[in-house]
Amino acid sequence: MAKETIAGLAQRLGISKASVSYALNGQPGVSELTRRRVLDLADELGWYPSSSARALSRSRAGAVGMVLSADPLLIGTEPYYMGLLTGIETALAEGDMALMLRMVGRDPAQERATYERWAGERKVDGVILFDHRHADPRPALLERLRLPFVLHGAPAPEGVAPRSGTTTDHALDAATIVDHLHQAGHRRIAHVSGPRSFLHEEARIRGVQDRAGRHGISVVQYEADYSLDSGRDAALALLRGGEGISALVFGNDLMSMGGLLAMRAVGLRCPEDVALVSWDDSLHCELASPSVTALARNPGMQGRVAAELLLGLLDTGEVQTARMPAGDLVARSSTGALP
Amino acid sequence: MAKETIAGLAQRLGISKASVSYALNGQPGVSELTRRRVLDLADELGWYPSSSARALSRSRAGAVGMVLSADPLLIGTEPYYMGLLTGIETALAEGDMALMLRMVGRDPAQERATYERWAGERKVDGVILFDHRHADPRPALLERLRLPFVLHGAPAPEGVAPRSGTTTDHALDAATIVDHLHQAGHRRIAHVSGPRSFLHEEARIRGVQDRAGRHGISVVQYEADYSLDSGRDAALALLRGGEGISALVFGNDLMSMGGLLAMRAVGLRCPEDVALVSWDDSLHCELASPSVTALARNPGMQGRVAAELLLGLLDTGEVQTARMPAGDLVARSSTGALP
DNA sequence: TCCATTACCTGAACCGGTTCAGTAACCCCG
DNA sequence: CGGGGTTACTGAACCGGTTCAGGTAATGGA
Repeated sequence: MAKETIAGLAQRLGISKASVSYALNGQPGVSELTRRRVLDLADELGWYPSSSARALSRSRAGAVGMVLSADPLLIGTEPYYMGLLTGIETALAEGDMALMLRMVGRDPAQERATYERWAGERKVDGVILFDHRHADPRPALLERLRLPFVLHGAPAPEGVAPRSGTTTDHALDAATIVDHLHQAGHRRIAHVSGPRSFLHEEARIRGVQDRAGRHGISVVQYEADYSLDSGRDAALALLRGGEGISALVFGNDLMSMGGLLAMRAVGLRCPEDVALVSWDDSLHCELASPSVTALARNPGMQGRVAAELLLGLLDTGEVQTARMPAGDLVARSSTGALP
Repeated sequence: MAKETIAGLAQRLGISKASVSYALNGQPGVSELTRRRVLDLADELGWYPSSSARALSRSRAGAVGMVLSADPLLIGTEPYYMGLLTGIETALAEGDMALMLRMVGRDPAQERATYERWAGERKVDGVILFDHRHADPRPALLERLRLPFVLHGAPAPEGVAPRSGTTTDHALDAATIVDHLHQAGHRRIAHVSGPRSFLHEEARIRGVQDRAGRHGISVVQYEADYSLDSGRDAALALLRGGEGISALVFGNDLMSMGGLLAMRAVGLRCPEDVALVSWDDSLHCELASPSVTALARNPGMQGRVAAELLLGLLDTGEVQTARMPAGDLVARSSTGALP
């Protein structure tokens, strides 16, 4: 079983390399009979065309890259990423694209270096970006490098050249959460967000502020960093402040868990003393006691859509955006929704 | 900035392609001066050699593949995988190898097809395997495909041709857990394992049995499937059985959480009525109430070692095995270790 | 002084596909 | 029956690197 090549197949069948290639790729130029013979032989031999040879002659890598640039610790514990990844990979596989994964720390230079290398080596055909920041250097970098990309989960851009990507209506999600708290009778709440440098956090903050204002609810904004500890610290600061806050909204599930720990530490009961909502659902929310009311966002589906947008962009060059459906509020004990 | 090639560089410098190639790859055959000029120019242009061209002529893909074949749901919630992945990726990146990720369901045919394709297309130079099963078809398949691989986390094989991989002394870990429960005074315990088709579960079961026997502790073995629900069902069955079990050992953190839910459901307190140990640490164990005593295994480091073994295998063809350090028992409330 | 090394460099073949331009055979139709 | 069009196929160039087999020129030893 010496490694076969397309020349080998051609020789066995007594036809030219070109015909084999056409037959394999479903292109015109060969008769149905020849095509069948080629496909059957390839099948019989268990032969696949060399991906690097193909990549070289097609000038297409057949792979999509993704850089995870969060803290390793956060990546491993944040179920949202894994869900996203699963969705992305599934969609890519269906489009016959491989997923190349790279993990770097919070160091932007490394992420930048990775893109430069990927582009220079033509190792990936495109990349998926998320956690869009204010004045994010990545889109400009990628455009300079001519590396196609989609932007996942950013708020809909205003007055900017359109880019491929998924957009989320964070104001709508904010309204869902605030309305839920309003119905439960809360008049003063705190919103513990992730870093404000993220566009989506900015949008969420505005959304919460707006909706709360409409209900006559006052909001204390607090900036944290998505980690468990930062959530705990935030809760401690807010609840000790004696500001009469009766509900906390956390930007992700980890911080929500931190919030629960803080409440336990200072002897406040949930939901009786302070209610809690997580802006991301996960097993943590389900398992915590009390279980935590959360906005479920279906990361798997979002990843799938993002990947499909990228495939479309690579295939046809068509720039499109997809609006993600609104999150579903899963009411649990932490807002008194369940006994 | 039309895309540069090695021929372009050569022309600019007035030398041959061959010289440029030698200079770039640190090979003899060029003077130091020429080498510097080449490297400087490449740097200045931000040029990198095309990975597919390189892969084609070197017959080496420059990538390592990994198939995650668990339930999507389980993958996303099982922190062990993510930790492993992070470690693997980090080590691979240091060795200038890319990580190709593929997620398939529990369908073995898909995993098999992925390997066949990867091997045929020469898309990856090697793969990392884990969750070794009894009569696992994968090693034989990969050997037939001539695709190098390392086996992660299996028990040390007996009387089999040695293969590259990491081995874990599950008996030792079992002893750590059983000893801990023995010290706490338990005389009758249950061990809820993952599927027995996994070699490591078999080894764990034997390990628990042996060590318990030495202490005069009796063990009820129960086979589950790593899912939250299966953990819950196991606990319900075992605790309702009225067999006088005073401690439960679960094969992973998810099942442990299921166990806690079950105890809550039937009104048993932990650790007063039944103690609990998880054979895998994670944030879940830390956050649960009560917090769960767990055997921490440092998946990140394990992934790193596995990847390094594979790099060594690809580089020098050297088959080696690395024994993983014993797990650390993190004592928490679920065994009464903390107030 | 002369021959054998050695250091540096080059042309060309090669890796395994894709694709273009060209050819031969065939078909249809006026 | 002849000419335009289609179909099936082929040889060769090409993608962008690596590597081998030489070819000079400089160095060193006898």
